[in-house]
Amino acid sequence: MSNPGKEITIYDIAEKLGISAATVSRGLKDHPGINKNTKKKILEAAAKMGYRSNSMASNLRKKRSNIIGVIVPRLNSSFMSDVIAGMEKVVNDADYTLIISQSLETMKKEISNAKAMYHNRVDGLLVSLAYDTENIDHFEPFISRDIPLIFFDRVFDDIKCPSIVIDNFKAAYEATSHLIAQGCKRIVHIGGNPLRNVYAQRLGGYKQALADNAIKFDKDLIITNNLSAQDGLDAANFILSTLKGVDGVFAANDVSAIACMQGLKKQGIRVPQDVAFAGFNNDPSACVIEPNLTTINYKGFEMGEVAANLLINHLVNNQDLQLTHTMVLRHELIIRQSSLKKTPGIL
Amino acid sequence: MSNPGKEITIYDIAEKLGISAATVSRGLKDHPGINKNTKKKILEAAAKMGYRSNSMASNLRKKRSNIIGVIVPRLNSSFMSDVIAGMEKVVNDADYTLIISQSLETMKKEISNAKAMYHNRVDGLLVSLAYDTENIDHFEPFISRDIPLIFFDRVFDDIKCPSIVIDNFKAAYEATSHLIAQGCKRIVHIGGNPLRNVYAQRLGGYKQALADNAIKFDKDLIITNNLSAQDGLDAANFILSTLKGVDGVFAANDVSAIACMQGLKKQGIRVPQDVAFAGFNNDPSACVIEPNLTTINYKGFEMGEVAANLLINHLVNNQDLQLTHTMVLRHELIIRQSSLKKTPGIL
DNA sequence: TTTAATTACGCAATCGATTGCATTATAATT
DNA sequence: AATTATAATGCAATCGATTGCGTAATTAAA
Repeated sequence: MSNPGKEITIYDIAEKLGISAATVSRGLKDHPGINKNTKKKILEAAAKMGYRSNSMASNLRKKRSNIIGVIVPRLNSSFMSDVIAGMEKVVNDADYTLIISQSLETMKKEISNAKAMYHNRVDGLLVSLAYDTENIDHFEPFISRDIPLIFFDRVFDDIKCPSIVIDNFKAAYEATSHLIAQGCKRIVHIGGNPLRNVYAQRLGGYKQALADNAIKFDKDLIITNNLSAQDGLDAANFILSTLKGVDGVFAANDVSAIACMQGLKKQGIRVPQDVAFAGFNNDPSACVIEPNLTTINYKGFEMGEVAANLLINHLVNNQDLQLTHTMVLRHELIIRQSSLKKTPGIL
Repeated sequence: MSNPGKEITIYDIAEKLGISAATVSRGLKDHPGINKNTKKKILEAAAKMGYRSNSMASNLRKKRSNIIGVIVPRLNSSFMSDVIAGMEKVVNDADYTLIISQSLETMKKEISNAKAMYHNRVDGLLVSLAYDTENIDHFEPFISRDIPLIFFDRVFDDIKCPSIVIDNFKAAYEATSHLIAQGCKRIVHIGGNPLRNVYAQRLGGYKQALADNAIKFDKDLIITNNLSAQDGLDAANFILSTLKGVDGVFAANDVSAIACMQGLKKQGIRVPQDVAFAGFNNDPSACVIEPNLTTINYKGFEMGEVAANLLINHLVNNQDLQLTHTMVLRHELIIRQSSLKKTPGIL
């Protein structure tokens, strides 16, 4: 703390203590072969002199960056924010650093993000794919160099890369079954790009629920788009203008579900009496829209923790990644007013 | 691309080309004193051999990390996501890297984040303060070492640290004036911790609007809390049980405004006829609640860009930071149904 | 007391890029 | 042709921490 201009190094500490820099280095990291007293002296001197280790020097020598990269489509959801918080916790505890970037849902930016991560020499990468990412060639440099790459939520099926997901199929199955149990017979599904596992599987769960309830699948009831608010509104107009007898909507996210619901309501459709709704994600808005939206909830913090833990364990304890190919986390169907045709509920 | 295990260094390139590493280093960064042909050869060889520069070695030598730290309360808003996107753009273009962490609204975590940033040797820091941060002692190491520190949105007034903000006073003044113009005479203000500039100024703008319209300030109408959904609901109950004649609510964020509105509506209060509402932030939910919420909108992307640009210019062009103490960005009042007592609107 | 084992520490090379200064090659000038 | 600029490149130290190997000092075993 004395001279503000000068950075303290292990050599300064060594000199002050009359020992070698090697001993200081070892003492600082609690090396077993260093005397306890010496260690204490080193730690004290370091603290008093305001020493901070130089990670660049250390990383250069160790040939590791101690940095973990994260690429996500967007940060602007409580889900993603929770994911990041979960990752931060694990990563910080292991003395790693997180660098985060957003692909803003485009493959192009995802590619440039990946390139930046590569040149920043991240020790590992945690990725949730953009909406329109068609292949993972841009991650090839990581794979070929054995830089661990783990996908979460929006995953890509690759032998070398573990995935952390929820059971989207089952969740969609549950949501759809719930709508059916409420009496829906013609259920529209608003889905996203089937390139993304999450949307393909949600569509799959929807289909299976229909099949298990002897409802014939009608491909005209499948609306595929970008799941934006505008898309939800368009879906509402499409339902009104073109489709007949629709009595339920299961959307692959809440944003589109809510916009669609708003669109229908504006045209005098009653929810849930005329059309019941279920969404996906449990956005804050799900509790704002009237009636409140039935949706699928899943824990981002946990997903972030699990993904980061898997990576850290591999990096620190050299744990094999190939053993775990897919980890499936819990989800829950939250039933709210938007789907309750039969039981009005007490709220 | 040949030997996947071996990293290519400038020495490898130098050897292959029969020149010195110094020349390669200079050629790679377009040093003026290197022959064009040599440069081209170096660039080609680098590309062919799959060279990537080692930032740790470079940074060690240059005594800079090329990393910029960002500490925000939370990432889970479209505002913050935009801010980050704006920062990313500027920072990436300048070949810097962003490391982001969330304080989760607590000073405790903010302190530990700051410590981590300090030990990661960030070249500069962009900070939006946590809800309960009482002082900025934890940033003292940065200030005393002349590591540039810039606050945005939730700022702290310090001589050494520039701030990027919006005119919260004026925005609140506009929102409140609008409510008054709509006929409100007893307007509740739901505000946040006055420690934070944003909340103190929003309260100030509210007061000024009252004063300018000859409405006596009534401190009983000020509800101060954490602006959470629960707080909004509590505020609704407080308004119903304790206050009399309330005909308007101006909340310092949308979350509390929406929750409060929901609480009142559930008790049969009509919005905006009985009580008009205005919020702050323009959350997505503002367009979901019925009636849609009048609120203040401001551009996060721009704020991120401005903050990052200020920092980068200081770092790269050695531009003086002390010259700019505060930069004020634009905001806008978005008028929606929740406040329109007089003009029902066409929507 | 001598030898072997154990403990504590230092030496010096290494990681890869950068850069002040020196040197050589080439071009321009007288 | 000799001299002086100018351009292009190389030398070698440096940034700060790490670590394999060697050495000295202390303790235990023989």
